[in-house]
Amino acid sequence: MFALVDCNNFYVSCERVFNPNLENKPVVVLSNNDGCVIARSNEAKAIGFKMGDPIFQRRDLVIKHKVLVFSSNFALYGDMSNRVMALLSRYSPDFEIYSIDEIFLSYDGFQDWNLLEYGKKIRQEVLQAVHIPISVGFGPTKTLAKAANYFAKRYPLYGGVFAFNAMTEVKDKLRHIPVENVWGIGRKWAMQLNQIGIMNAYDLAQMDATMVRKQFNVVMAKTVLELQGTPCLGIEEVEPRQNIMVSRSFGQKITDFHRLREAVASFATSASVKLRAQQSFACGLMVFIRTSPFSTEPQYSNSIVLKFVKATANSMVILKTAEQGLKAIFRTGFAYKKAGVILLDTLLNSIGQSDLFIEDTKLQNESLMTTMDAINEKYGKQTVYFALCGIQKAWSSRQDRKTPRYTTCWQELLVVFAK
DNA sequence: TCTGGGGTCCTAGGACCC
DNA sequence: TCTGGGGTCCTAGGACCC
Repeated sequence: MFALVDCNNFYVSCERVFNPNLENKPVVVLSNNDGCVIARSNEAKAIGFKMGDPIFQRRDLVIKHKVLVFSSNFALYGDMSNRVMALLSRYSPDFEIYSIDEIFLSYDGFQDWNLLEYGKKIRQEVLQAVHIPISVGFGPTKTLAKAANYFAKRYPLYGGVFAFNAMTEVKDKLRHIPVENVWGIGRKWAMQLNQIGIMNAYDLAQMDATMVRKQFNVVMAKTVLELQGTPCLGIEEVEPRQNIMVSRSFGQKITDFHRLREAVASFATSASVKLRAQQSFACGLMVFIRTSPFSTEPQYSNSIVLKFVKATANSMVILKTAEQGLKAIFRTGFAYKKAGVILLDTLLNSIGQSDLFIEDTKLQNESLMTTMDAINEKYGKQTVYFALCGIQKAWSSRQDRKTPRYTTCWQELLVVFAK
């Protein structure tokens, strides 16, 4: 058996932990640059807010229903996620943290347990310790655990926990899950499936996996088998990232090369910090820049891939290479809205192969990098940085409605006044 | 005026080998 | 008029996830 535990409306729930006034009210959290809706309370869902709605298009709804709108506060959400995961991972030796708000737990041989009681206990403990509401779904495969969670989350009568104990119970229930809500079936596949009469999870489960393999692909074939109760996916180890991307939309458009360079340098620096945090080296990087695709102004978008002479985790090499890439693709006369840096093909530092004829730069500046990382870790992200990153940050994203970093910053602790 | 930021995997097709 | 059969590796693009 697998359990899928997932946090309800996670970002909204995090905001509610520190501001109980938000309970029972419509609340939404926005993407970076205060652009789109990326989390909604149940009340906001009921009013009609959709995932990914540009908020400026829903201003009428916001005013009419007094919706509470927040910028995203990833320092807070990340820390709250760590707390939830630390608790949940104690419930099984075999777990997989699948996303910021989801974890799979494996329960070999637990079919005969009273899973509902067990799930409720998990729920109660997380609620009490971290104040985050969760939903728990049990099933004999990961895909069915996901499907069980679909019911746990949507129907209050289940009390946040739903279990597929035996395959006999599964069939009937699957009819109630539209095929596009099956884990692994997105919009494009759903449209194609609908056209051949496959409307819900039950229909999909009736298909022949070999046929699906031929007609679609191996991923969907696995989904079909999993819905039929044959496990194809197991608990997976968390691997280091193969690619590390840092990109942002800008608060205002940038036309000036030097400002764009500051943005790209900042992204390259952040990516380097992440790279070292997972103890890897990158073989190359990609830089991209683009104007706003929604603008009527002249459009331009371009990217370039550059390989390092030798795999590196040295910020200075990465910064210089990113700058070189930017110079190659930058064109004057455009109003840039977004840029990004992707570190490519990372290797664990134990692996990288030496080159007889090239000086080993892999560890060059290692102590400088380690020291910078340590200072920024201890005193805050921008305590020391490269001058190339600039000090004005003309490119900064908009974040007009951000709550304090309650749990990760001493200056932003919640203050409680006693009467 | 204002439209996110991260990731992964699979497949088809081209270049190349003998 | 007629032009093989078998492989590998790499990359871009498209699908998916949160």
